[in-house]
Amino acid sequence: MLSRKTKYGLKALSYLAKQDRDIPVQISVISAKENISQKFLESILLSLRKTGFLGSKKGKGGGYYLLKDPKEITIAAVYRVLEGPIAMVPCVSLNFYETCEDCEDEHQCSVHKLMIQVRDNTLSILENTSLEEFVVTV
Amino acid sequence: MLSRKTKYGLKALSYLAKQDRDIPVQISVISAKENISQKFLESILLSLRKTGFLGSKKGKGGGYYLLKDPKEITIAAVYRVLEGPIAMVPCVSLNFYETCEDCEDEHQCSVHKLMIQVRDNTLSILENTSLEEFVVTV
DNA sequence: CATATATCCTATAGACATTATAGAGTATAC
DNA sequence: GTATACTCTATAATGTCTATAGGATATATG
Repeated sequence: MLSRKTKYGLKALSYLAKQDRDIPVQISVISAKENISQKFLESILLSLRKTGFLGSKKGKGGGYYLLKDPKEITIAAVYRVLEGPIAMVPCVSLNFYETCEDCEDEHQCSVHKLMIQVRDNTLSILENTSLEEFVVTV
Repeated sequence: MLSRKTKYGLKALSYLAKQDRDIPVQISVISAKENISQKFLESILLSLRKTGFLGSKKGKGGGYYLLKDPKEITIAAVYRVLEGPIAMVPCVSLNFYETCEDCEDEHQCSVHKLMIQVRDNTLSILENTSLEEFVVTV
């Protein structure tokens, strides 16, 4: 399940991608347009800034703006920052790998094997969808 | 992320699929072989019994056994019982659908659209993998 | 310089789900 | 009738997610 944090983060990035990158957008505006608690969104945008997706400007006329071209931002990258591992089990994660306590040999594990398949499929979607493609509405 | 409950449940079913269906296997045996807390496994097997995957027998020589042919059991069905929705957002779930509070029109939502893709891909794996295929080790 | 604006940052409350255990009850084999 | 093994409900322990509070800091403007 996708956390609200990730969902809100994606929606905010999506909103920013539709705006002129030269004009900062205030948290309150995104919060109102996307129906997201302002304080919660504040912390989400902050972490997107710290991880290099967003720039910010303080004071009047301030706000947030995309640092990169939406073409250059993959949903996978955003997902990993806000949600964490894309894999469903840590023993199959590329970026957040951990061994399982219960498995003696993970290569003998059926769950492991299946979850590699799921990971690869999900990854192929998230890695190959840029923010630009993401924002295109039906 | 896959919960331990689901992971343990899949491993237990996998273990049972390798055994003779006529001979019940005790919780303690599966628990020991798969390194799972016995009491926790107890509750997992109980719910797999109540949902029609397993049969059980009490008393000496008792235990759990598969009710169906491993060919007839899909991982998707097990997943839905133990984990819940396969979809990453409720608004995209086939079996556990819920509307989002923050979306006015979910068909205009980028997250919705993307998560349908992810769901369909994951689904195609989980629906098309039977317990029989699942147990085959490398 | 003073003021309003808007982000920055840390801490924490509140709610909820997950994981695990306890312990008494029930059916069965021998 | 005794040991065995599942049944069932309750609950403890832990952790995570969501959200808010409140003061600090930087900037635009006149």
